[in-house]
Amino acid sequence: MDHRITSSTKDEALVKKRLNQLQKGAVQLFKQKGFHRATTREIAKAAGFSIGTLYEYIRKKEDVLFLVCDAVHDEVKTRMENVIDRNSTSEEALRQAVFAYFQIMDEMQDEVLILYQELKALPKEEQEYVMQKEREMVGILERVISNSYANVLDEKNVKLVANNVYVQGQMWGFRRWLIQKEFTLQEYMEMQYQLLKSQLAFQAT
Amino acid sequence: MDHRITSSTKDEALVKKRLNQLQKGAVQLFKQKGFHRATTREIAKAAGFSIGTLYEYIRKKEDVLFLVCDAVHDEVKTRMENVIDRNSTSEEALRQAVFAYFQIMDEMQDEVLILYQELKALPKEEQEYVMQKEREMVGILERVISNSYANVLDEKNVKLVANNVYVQGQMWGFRRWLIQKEFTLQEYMEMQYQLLKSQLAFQAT
Amino acid sequence: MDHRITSSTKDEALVKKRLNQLQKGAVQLFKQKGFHRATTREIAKAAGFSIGTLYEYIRKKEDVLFLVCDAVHDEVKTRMENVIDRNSTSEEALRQAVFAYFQIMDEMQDEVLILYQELKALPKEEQEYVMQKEREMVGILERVISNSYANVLDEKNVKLVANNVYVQGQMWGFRRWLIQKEFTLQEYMEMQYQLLKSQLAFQAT
Amino acid sequence: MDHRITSSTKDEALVKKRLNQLQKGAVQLFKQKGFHRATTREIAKAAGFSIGTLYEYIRKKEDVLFLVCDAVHDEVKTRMENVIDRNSTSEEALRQAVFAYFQIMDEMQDEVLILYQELKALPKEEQEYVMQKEREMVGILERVISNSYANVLDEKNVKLVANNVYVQGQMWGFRRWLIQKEFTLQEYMEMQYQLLKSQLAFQAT
DNA sequence: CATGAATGAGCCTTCATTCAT
DNA sequence: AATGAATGAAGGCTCATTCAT
Repeated sequence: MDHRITSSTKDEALVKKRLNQLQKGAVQLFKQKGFHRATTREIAKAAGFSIGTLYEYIRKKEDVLFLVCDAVHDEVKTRMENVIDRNSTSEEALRQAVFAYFQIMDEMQDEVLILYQELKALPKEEQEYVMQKEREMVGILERVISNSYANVLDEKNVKLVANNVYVQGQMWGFRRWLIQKEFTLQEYMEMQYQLLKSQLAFQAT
Repeated sequence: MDHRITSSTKDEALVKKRLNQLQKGAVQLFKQKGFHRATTREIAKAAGFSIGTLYEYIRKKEDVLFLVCDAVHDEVKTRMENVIDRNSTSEEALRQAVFAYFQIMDEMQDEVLILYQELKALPKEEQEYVMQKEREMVGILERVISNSYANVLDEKNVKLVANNVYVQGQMWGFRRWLIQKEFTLQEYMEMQYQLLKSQLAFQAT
Repeated sequence: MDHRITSSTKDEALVKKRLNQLQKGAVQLFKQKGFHRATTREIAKAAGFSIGTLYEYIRKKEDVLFLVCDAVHDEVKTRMENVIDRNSTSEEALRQAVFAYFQIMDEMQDEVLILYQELKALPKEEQEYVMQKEREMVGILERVISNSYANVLDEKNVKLVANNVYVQGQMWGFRRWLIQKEFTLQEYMEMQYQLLKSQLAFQAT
Repeated sequence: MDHRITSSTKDEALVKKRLNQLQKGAVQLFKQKGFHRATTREIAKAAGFSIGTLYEYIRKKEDVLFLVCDAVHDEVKTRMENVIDRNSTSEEALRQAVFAYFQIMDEMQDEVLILYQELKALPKEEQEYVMQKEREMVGILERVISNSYANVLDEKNVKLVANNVYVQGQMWGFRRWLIQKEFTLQEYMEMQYQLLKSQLAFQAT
């Protein structure tokens, strides 16, 4: 699943299976207690095997966090790519992408929360790696926006707007205690999209 | 400084002074290591006194975090209120407020980072308290926006826009590894403000 | 050994063995320093394992004390029951029981001392449990006395006499600094028994 | 109050007053929490002055315990001596003394409990001192018994009986959870006295 | 004399990690 | 490959004692 985690095991298929169990279990656990409060014993249990076995597949507790972060990003990215029509330049394509993104962020609230709050618990190098994944995600949004409004916005503005949208998606889950008390998901998506359009429309004038 | 932290000591002035030392030291420390990795002994040292003395002024390690969160909010709020002209309804007032806010967020990047990442380490009740402070902060922005564009935006849109601006301010520091590589603060402020205006302008049409 | 102490470990045999080591070591240690002055590290060492291992078998330091109290009572009780002839109603049976009891108290002086002095260090619930065991012990003596002199003493007197004997046995160890300087064990046993008999004899007249 | 506790203070009257406050407060406190669980701060507070002042009159926490033990013994002794008619040799005198002793033990249950349970917390030397006081107390009982039944019991028997009575008195409070559930004080006194008399009477035959 | 703020040694407990089976 | 018992470093917190005011 990732070269960064070296296990002594060789059987590729098994390793994959175990790491998958691990990541699945860990996400559930981290949702409840966060990374710091979860013990390695609990992680092993959540994954369905023993401490001893856990350490056959990871070297440090942090590796589990990395695994989770990585998996979350991968899932978000995969889902986004399935939805986006790269060739379309229509406004409708933008709408679709943005709504899809918000939808995904809604469904993966807890996972995103983990990612946000525990990132700094990773070693520098792995933080870099995760950040890179974030950049890619923003990049996807940039492309969509740019495809739809290429002639309206300069590159820098696209970057900023994409970043704003990206953050707005995350905040839906991250600041749920505030936002989700004021808006339904439908409202939030719709209104943010209208604001987005108004930005683009205005610049076009 | 806050009634939640009961110290056994009585001398109000001294308590204030010590809690201030503590908060100042803790912010510096948490910037480097985060709350979890910082030991109580390190916190005490950073504050300039011994463990024993530390526990004369707090009851649990978490109290230090709370102290920091509280102080950060207070400072942001105070600064904002000094800058905002509550009576003015001009567009210029909005610009001033937004720029001031971004400026403050820039100066207090590290503090805000701590606040964001460690909030969930607080006990539920104190999380509530901190969230309430966030709501107040957003409320300030709401008022400014609403004052300037009362007739343009409905209440709900004001809420959303205010929240967006608030988050954008925090993200300047929180996602610095991305944003600050693409924009200078001036650019960021200016561009975000232009986007904001375009939203408002468009709605007005 | 006791359901009250839940260890995370599963292997029953090992748990039994470890708890036994623990109890044995703890008694030796508590004899020297008492419960309060003994550190958990010292307890672990005395038991022959590390701190970490200690806490695989107990949850709180108090648990060790409880373990010891429980074991002491169990041993005293078992020994007594092995000696007592439940069917005999002869005076000889009483003599045998009383002497056996004093003998046991002599051999287990230190353990009894611990039990006496540290009982109140236990949480209320466990104090209750230990007290119940004491009641049972006194109950055994009651039965022996009552068997031998049923027609002589009313129930209440039996209770009182049994309690007196019980306490006299404990005091042999507990007040050794006084009693053992004045009497040999043989003397003490013999004389106390004579006094006991005289009480019973007199009531019978 | 006692030469063992050296205070830097000179004013004899004040010292006496302070030590008295201290002892009075400490007894109340120890009754509730025991010696170990009581902090020096709490002791100072209970005595009505500050920590700093506390340490003007004692050198170690243990000194407070010693003070208390000493005071308890003194009070018991004084009370006993007020009651006992040293010259009387009648049986009535014995009855009076024993009843008085039980009565005192009833009234001073908590104090005696402290004394019993915390003795071993004292340094060896002071333990000795307290034990000496116990010996004196037993001595008083010996004398009373011996006065009444001099010609009946040999010296050793008197010692034993006196010790038994002494212990029975303490146990009224110490094992209250058992004894006081079965007997009223009146019953206990009366019955123990009857048993005592039966011992003496029997020996006399 | 009295005060109480400051100190830091030391305690209990947790938990990531290892390793023999 | 899997297990889980064992380990001990490290952390949070308490509290007896001191000392400057």
